[in-house]
Amino acid sequence: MLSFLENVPLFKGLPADQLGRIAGIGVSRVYRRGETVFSDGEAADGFYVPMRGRIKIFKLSPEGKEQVLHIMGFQEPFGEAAVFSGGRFPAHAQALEESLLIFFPAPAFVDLTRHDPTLAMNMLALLSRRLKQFAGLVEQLSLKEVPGRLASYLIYVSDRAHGAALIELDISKTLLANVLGTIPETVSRVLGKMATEGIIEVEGRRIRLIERKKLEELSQGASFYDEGGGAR
Amino acid sequence: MLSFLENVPLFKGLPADQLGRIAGIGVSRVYRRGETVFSDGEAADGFYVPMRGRIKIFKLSPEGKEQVLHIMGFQEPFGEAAVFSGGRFPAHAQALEESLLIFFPAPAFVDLTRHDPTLAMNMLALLSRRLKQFAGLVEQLSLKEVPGRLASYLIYVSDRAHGAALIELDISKTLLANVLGTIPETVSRVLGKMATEGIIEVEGRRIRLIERKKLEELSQGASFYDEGGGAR
DNA sequence: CGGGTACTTGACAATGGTCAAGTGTGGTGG
DNA sequence: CCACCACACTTGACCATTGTCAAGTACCCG
Repeated sequence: MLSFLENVPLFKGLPADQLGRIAGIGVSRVYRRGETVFSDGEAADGFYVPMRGRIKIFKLSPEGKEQVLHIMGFQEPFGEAAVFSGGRFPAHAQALEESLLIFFPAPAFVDLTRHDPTLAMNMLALLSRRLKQFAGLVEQLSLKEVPGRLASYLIYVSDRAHGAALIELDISKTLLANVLGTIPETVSRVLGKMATEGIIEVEGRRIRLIERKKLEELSQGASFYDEGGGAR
Repeated sequence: MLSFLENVPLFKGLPADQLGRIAGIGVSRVYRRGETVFSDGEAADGFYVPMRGRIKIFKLSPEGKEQVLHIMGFQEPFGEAAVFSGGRFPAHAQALEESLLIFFPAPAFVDLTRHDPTLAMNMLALLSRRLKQFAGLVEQLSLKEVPGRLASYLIYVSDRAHGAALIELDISKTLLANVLGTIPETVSRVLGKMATEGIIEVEGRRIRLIERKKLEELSQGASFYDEGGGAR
């Protein structure tokens, strides 16, 4: 576990003995595909860092509609906010696939943080970045229509692959719909329309970006999971 | 300024000498109604704490549509996220009225935070609470229709006034529309409809909640600026 | 007193959600 | 190893919510 933890950005720059203490309070847990990690409103007793697998963080409406806030993977902590503001998880977390998570109990971790300025600053940086991502998400959901959000997402995936024109979605289109704040039918239709217009080519989860320019116009500059904003 | 700072929640629990240092790096600035405090994407050189007045934090679409993320008032810091994740403000900030802000330059404040665990923990708590609020905002915008959001807002204002049935909006309906992710026309119509149905009475900015039960049904439990969530 | 803004109301349009039906596919258990 | 089932995906018809455009009134500030 130590060799994993020392590469987690949240723990960057920490001396070996401190990493040891962190490893000392961490507990690994395995979750099956579809298994719930925690639920909205549940008392928060700690947070998690994935070693393997991916976790969907989402809100649920009473009617069962779901809005994905984040998909957390390798080395991406989640549930930390609940640890420092005392109390309850603000959303649901569910494993998208078999996942191995390291769980850190809140009281012990808060204690370590209080006595380690580097760890505290790392955590402040993490929460701050997350806050910016949320501002970007709100922007997407409130100020853009579905084609714009979809275009943003495609560009985001392409950029993650160093700007490749041929991309492969790593989530189902149903899940993508819940990320974009819409439903599978609408995703299907919008992808179809873009394909008809020659902007993209779709073959299952494989999508080729033909006219990146047009996508960038639709996305209006704001990208999905990074800060968004930028002088405009 | 000291007597103001010592009551700011962010600075609670700090010893007098530390408060003195914080006061030492703080600079007061006055903003006129409508004046810009900072802009989306601008390099962040510090953050602000209002002593007087209110500041609107918002995102802007290229077409000029605006989504309000927060309205910050007395003792509510804003712009802190940019300080700890380095870089740029993720949204616009504009004074709603004549405001007096204390500005804290990023480098000096980060330095104080690094050497003061209590301040660091307070800041972690603040960012965490903010994160939960964002999760609530996303929930509102993505999972609820306008009547639901409006009902949430009315209940929020009422609760802030200790559950009073007669409330007074402290923002214009146009601004309220931008908080709710809609437009003034729609706010007008929905208020009208609720009044017709006998759920509320509207007289300018004064609104009487007649059937709180109905509003709570519409709002589906989630309230606006607090964590939302809760076991359901 | 004048001008700009806030607010309201109406007619209309469009985005996108609902419901329904049908196809394909992967995983599991017999 | 195969059959079946659940689920992902697609497409069509329909409709609800809400945004756009336009016009008119009221009101606040200078």
